[in-house]
Amino acid sequence: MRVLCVAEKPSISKAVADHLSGGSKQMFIKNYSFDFDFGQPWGRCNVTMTCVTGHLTGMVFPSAFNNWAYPPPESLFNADVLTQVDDDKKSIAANIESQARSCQALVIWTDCDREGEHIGSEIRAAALKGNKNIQVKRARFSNIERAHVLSAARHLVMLDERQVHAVEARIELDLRIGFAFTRFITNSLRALGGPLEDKVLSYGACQFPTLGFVVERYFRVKDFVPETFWSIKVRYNRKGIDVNFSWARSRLFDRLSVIILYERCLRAKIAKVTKVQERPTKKFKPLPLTTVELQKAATRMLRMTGQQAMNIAESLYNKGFISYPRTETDRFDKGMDLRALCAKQVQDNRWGGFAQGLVDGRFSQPREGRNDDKAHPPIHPVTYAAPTVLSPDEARLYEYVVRRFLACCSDDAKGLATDIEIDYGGESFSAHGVIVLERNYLDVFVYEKWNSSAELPKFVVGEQFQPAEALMTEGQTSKPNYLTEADLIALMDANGIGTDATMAEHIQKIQDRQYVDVVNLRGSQGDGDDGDVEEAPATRGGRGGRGSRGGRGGARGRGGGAGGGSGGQGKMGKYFVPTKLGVALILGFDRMNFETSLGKPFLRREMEMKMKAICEGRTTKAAVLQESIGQYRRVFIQSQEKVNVLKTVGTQAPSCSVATPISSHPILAGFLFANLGFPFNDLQGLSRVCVWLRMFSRMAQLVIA
DNA sequence: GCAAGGTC
Repeated sequence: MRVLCVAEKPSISKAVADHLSGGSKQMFIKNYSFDFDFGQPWGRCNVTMTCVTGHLTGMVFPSAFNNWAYPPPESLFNADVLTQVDDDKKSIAANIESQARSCQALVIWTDCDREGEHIGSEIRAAALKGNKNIQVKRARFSNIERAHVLSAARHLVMLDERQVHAVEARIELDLRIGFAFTRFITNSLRALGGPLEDKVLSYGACQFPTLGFVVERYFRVKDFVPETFWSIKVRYNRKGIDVNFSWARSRLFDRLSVIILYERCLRAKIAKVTKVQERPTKKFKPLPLTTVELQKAATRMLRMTGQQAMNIAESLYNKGFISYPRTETDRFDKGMDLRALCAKQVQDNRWGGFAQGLVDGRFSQPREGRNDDKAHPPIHPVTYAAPTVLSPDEARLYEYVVRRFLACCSDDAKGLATDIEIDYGGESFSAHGVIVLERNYLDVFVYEKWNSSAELPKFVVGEQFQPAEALMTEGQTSKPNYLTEADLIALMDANGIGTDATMAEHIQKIQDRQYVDVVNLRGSQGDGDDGDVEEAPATRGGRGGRGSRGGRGGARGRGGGAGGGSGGQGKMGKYFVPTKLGVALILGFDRMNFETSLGKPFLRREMEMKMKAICEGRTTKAAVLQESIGQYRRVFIQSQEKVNVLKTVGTQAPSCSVATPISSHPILAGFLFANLGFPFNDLQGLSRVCVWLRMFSRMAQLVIA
């Protein structure tokens, strides 16, 4: 019997062939050939192992729909669609087709995720073209350890049609919606004339929500109103050591209340120690590295963009230095020999000594995160790369991957935390101190800091003392920062916008389209810690509630420096700021569609839910397509009607009320012409501006205000 | 000239 095996990418094809063939394979251009015993019922077979490179096919509209104006864009919602092999994949499909002719069975070895299942169906279609009687099976595997691969080969399963259907639905919806709205907004803009005439304004289910995040933050910064708050600080000096106690209430936004409480403290004169506690504390080592975390780290510590980081990681992967860089998995498979991977790093003169320590017995099993994409392990170094064989950027990224990996295989950092609480005039104050006892992973993971705070003098519960001073301080909440790329990636990740492989592309896209600019600014606060869970954060001690980060989900904007609150000492960095065009697009769509807001991440989540429902058999592809296409078509028609009505008004009455309000608002007119570049003194142009003006009326309000 | 998803 002859069997054809097809993997999703060359690396998997090679790895599986390595294991199944026991090392004695003959290699052709892309097809490995060997014998393997699959067990019942096939027994020993002659195997050809090959691969595709991702999806084989793409979905397109018939060429009759190539014109952007006719048939009109809305016809794309129910136009025929064709699935065809991409031009650059023709030879790969032909290879599978011809191999299938001489095989009785096909085994699909694509990644075990939804897209992988769909790629499997594409492979099946190609094979059936060559041999319509070929048996089709799928190998279920989640890593390429030898035993696991052998077991997968002997326990073949069927393709999961539901997952295939779910992806087919996604592809079709993305195509119809993306093309229809892109043509619609581009055509509408073109009708206005002006310098944006030859530009494409694209709509995509991922790029728009990404833009939406940037715009939303922009308004949070812009609309921010600082609030004044007051706090109380207590200082005491014992044996030459200054101890600063911070208020348990942190701060209040009512001055009179604080004055009253402050006066009570002053009247009390004497403070009493209510609690003295020393306890062990830890700073947790990092989780195994995912793509999202790699990109966040690269943008934060290595001054790269997510896109650059991915390109560099791709190149390190192709040279065999690191594992597959597109993964959502943050837990290592139990069977992996991680010690052996540590041993490969011993020869380095920067972290070799640390690696040696791990090999010699300090190795500790990595923490396990909650994510497993069932397709790839966390990103880790697979072999040693001397700096001389890498470009400078490759070397920096490789160093991060290695240090992160060694940190994962090390022990948590350990310390001793001291908490002292006092009662002063009925108010509670506390001082915290940390002494780092064992640095462990921190010795190799130079990207994180954990330092001992100033040592606290000894206190005893019940003792009383008179504070050196008690101060009432005043401060102001400070603006949130604009989004950094790391923030944006985190938001996309949390909202399911894009995938590990595509997030950086969407971010690039909204820059290419000139929806956003990346500008160098000084943030109002420094970057926060790595955002990991940790007991007794070291950053708490003694700094009197300096600024909470404006970032994480739904941020309060409650940052700000207590006492003084200059807020100008954040570090320089790149921030995402929407262009006028980007703001106009998001506000325009928000205003036009009451039922469904295209700029919000909600729609993408909904699509994700629907795909899940298809996978679980709760609904079907046909039902999802019908429902979603209908929903988007309604939004489309609504938007179009609005634009059309306004257009008509504009052209029928070019010289009356339409133009006057604009010229009576010189600031507004100047703004529009300067920023969107509409012809200034052309009445016809002005009336056309009105179309957009009304559409983006909220933007107008902002300008007038 | 348009999307998002694989991967090179």
